[in-house]
Amino acid sequence: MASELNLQFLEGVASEVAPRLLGCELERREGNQVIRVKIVETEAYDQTDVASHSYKGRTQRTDVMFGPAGYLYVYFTYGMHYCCNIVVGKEGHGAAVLIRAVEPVEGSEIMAARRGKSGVDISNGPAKVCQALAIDKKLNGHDLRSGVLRLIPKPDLPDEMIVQTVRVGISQGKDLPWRFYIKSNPYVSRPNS
DNA sequence: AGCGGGATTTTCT
DNA sequence: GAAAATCCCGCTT
Repeated sequence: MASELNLQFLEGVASEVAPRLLGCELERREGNQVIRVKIVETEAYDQTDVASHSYKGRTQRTDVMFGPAGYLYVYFTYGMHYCCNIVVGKEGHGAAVLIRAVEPVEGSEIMAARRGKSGVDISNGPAKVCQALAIDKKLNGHDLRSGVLRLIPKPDLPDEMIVQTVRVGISQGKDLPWRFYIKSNPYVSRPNS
């Protein structure tokens, strides 16, 4: 019950929710295995933003983005990668926050085995995060309050620990400073930008 | 350390 | 038919 109330902050606008997700944790359960990670890098996407999948309106692909906050939006890209977002904002408004990088807290050996990599390469990029946490299309629309993947809210980080900059890998909307990451965290995908 | 290209398929024009 | 919210490998400095 309390866990439903404390995801309330997700209903704000994407560019304000994105920095508040830094430091929050995700817990992934598969059978008796538990993986827990800390979110260290995010990007905001909103329907008023030309770079967002929701910009062109509600389609079959973006339907979850227009639903209520607290659900997972998973999309497939570049013919081989999944990326995951946390849906934010009010129902009917298409917005989400892309999880670009996470730091392993528990179960890092499971993540490393699934990635075939070690160190920061386990999860320092959006598609790497999905592979490490075994997130694919089946989890699109998943409720993050329960089940095999949960969002665990944490107190806001102090401003001086947060770096704000422009987003990565887009060709339009480049100037919006809607990328946020934890300062000096080794898992950030591109520290020098 | 940095650049360039290939992989591979969903989605919308 | 082309672009895509990316990653990895191999080649060159």
